[in-house]
Order: sequence, then C-alpha cells, then structure tokens
Amino acid sequence: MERRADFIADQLERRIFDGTFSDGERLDEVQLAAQFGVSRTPIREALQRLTQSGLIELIARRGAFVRQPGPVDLLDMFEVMAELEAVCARLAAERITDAALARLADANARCSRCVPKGDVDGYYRENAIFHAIIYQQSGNAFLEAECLKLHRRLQPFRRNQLRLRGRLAQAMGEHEAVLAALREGDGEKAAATLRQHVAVQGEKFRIMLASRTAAAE
Amino acid sequence: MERRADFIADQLERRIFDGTFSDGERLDEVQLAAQFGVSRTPIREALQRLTQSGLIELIARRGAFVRQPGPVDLLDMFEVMAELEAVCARLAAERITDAALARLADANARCSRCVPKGDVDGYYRENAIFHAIIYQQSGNAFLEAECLKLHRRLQPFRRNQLRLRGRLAQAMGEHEAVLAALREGDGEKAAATLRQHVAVQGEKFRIMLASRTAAAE
DNA sequence: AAAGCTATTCTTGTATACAAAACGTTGACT
DNA sequence: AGTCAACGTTTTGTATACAAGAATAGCTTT
Repeated sequence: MERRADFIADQLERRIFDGTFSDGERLDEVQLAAQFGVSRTPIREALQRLTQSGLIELIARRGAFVRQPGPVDLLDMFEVMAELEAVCARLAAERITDAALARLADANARCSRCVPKGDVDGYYRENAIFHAIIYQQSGNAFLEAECLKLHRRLQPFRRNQLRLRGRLAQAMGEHEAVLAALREGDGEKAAATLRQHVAVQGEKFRIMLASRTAAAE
Repeated sequence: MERRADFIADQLERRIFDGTFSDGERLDEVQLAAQFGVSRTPIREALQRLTQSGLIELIARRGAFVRQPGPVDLLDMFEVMAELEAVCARLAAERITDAALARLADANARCSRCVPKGDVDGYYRENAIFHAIIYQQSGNAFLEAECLKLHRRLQPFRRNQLRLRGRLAQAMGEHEAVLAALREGDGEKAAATLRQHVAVQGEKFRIMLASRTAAAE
C-alpha cells in the first residue's frame, strides 16, 4: 500500500524469518520508529500488515508480539500445504494445457541441472516455479493465491530440509512422477504423488516434536 | 486489536456484505471518519484489516476500493471450501473422538428439528456448528482456522442457497451420510460425501456464470 | 475548437501531539 | 513481613497538523 510501510513490513518480515526477532518478543513501536528513522504511523501500519501473514500477533493495548511457529504449527501447515497441492494436481490433471506441460518439463530440466552442481539456491528457485505452474494450472485463481501465500510462508523452513543428503535427487524423481501423471491426465496419481512429495518436508518437524515430547517425559 | 477500529471494521464489513457499498466503489476516508464520528486514523486501520479478508483492495495513493467477489471468484472459493472440508473429513475419520461424534449427532438432531418448521436461521446456526466440529476434529489447528475463515467469508452467499426448495432436507441427508462415514472410520467416503455437500452450494454461481456468458455471445 | 500543459485542489501518506489504559513501583495497612 | 492499593511511568490508541502525490479544471496554444 504505502511506500515506507511496505518497505518496513518487508524488512520486519525478513528479520522474523532469519531469527533476529525471537518467538514471543515484543516489538516496541518507538524503538522501531527510531531504528527506521520514521514516525510510529508507518510502523503501526507495517505491524498490521504482518498480522495478516500470521507472523505477528497484535494484542489490544499490549503491543505486537512475534509469533514464530513451533513444530506443531509447522507440522499442521505442511499437512495443509500437502493437501492443497494435491488438490491443485488433481484439478490440473484435467485442465492443464500442453504449453504448461512444456514449461513444467523445462523447470524440471533446469532443476535437475542444479543437482550435480549442488546448487541449492538454483534448485530452490526452479522448484518454486515448478510448483507455481501447478497452482496456476489448477484453473482456480483463489486456490492458486492461497497456495502461493502458504508456500511463501513455509519457504524458510523448507530450505533447511533441502540440504539433507540425497533429498535433492529424491525430490527430482518425485517431480518427474508428478509430471508423468499430469501428462497421462491421471489426477488421483498426480495428487497422491505431490501430496507425498510435500508431506515429506514436514517429517523433519514431526521428528523434532517426537524427540521433544520424549524428553519431557 | 483496537476498540474503535475493530468496531468500524465490523460495521464496514457488514455494509459490504449487505450491498450498501457496491463493487468497485471508492471509500473516502474523511467521509467515513465524519460518519463514524472519529478521526481518519481508526478508519485507516479498519480498512487495512479489511484488505486482510479480501473485502477491500488498497491501492497506493489512490484509496480503498470495495472488492465484491464475482461469480467466478465465488465458484473458485466454494471449490476450495469443498476440498478443504473434504480434507477435514478424511483426517477426522481417523482422529475423531466418541464425544465429538456425539456432539455431531446432537447438532444434526437440532438441525433436523428446524427443517419442518422452516426455521432457516436456526438451521444455519446448527449447520455451522456441525461443520465447525469436523474442522476441529481434523486435529489440525491451522486447517481448522483456515476453514473457519473461508466459511465465514462465504456465509452471506450460502444463506441464499439454503432457501431453495427441498435443499434443507437434502442437506440433512448428506449430513447423516457424513456422520455415518465418520462413525465407520471411512475417511474417503466421508471426504467424498462432504466435498459433494459443499460443492453443491457453488452450483448456483456456476449457473449464474453460464447464463451470463451465454447472454454475452 | 481541440489538445496539451500547468496550476489548483483534493486525497492519501506521514509526523506529532494528546488521551487513556496497562505495568511497575512504592508506600501504607493488616 | 506480606499483601493490597494508589500513584507515576511507560506504551498503546486516537486526533490533528503537515507533506506529497494524483486528479481535475482552466488556460494557452496550435
């Protein structure tokens, strides 16, 4: 919306993602205002924008508190992401165009070229394109928007997952399987494959949760 | 968040829903401020809150514009609602408690008592509870929250649908089928039944869209 | 007379000043 | 000494004042 509030919201979002702000921390308006060299007004607008993404919780007359998702939250979010992508795949299987299939194959090819180089950043970029094409080809603009929103929100937590040994190659195989199912127009197969592909990324947090609850006993 | 901004956001939301503000209309800040007897500040905060629900589009240095969803948008949203509820049902089939099954049966019983009386409001209230229990029993708090958000957003468009002849009785039957599937722990059956139950509500807008495109040719 | 440019005005974006509520601290009372 | 209450401080919520960009209208020019 506004120039400065927009910029500030982006900056704050980045700092929440990279852990500069820890969970539960209260963000002081005047302090942030001084830090950005602006008044409290654009700070407050930025904070409101961030509640929208769920990164911040705004409690009346108490202030803005950083809301870092815990393992349980992340597990839930990955589960929903997996289901939403599965829906996209199922719908796309019937609605996808030949041109889009070609673009999917392209993104996949560029993806696989990154694997031997160990180019995680490059892989991640092309991977995002691959998924975005499937969202779009669902033919449902609302679904597409929701998927992009959640994908973006989970981004920082998914990157770590990609660095695990052998995960890149495995993911490539899953991409190929999804593409093949879409080519065949087999919606259920595409959905199941993509659901599993995404659900795997949540496993890390399931393990983290399991070890934590075990330690608490 | 804030007392007045919160109230104002609710009021504006109501006016958008009931059609007081038409699609594309620009909302003047000073005019609204005068109308509510407050300054521009809480008005601006309320408007920001409404962008979050997608009811308003905020364009930089141009103002706030009402975004009434068209038939295409509604069709997409109902499709996503159907899929999300299907996911809830599938997950709930494995995770639901006996107590929750009893509450579902209760809500259903209260629902069916409203049908012969033609009590649409009562039906709608109990119907919302029925669906909310299924969201909750998915065991996924994030999914539950997303479902509640979308359900709430679609509320004004669903009510009209309920007034169609025979729809209430038909919907009751679908509720019973979902409950039965959940009792059996048959996730796929519960998902398919609930998906269809919700998808029917989007049909009205598909017809509206079809007649509109036909008229344009 | 029409088109383009400029100036004025209207509206949004930001800063500051003020009000009210919540928190912490200190003091009095039991 | 402990607890509760009142006061002061800090911080959020709201109002108003100011700045900057966008729309519009009027003027000039061709």
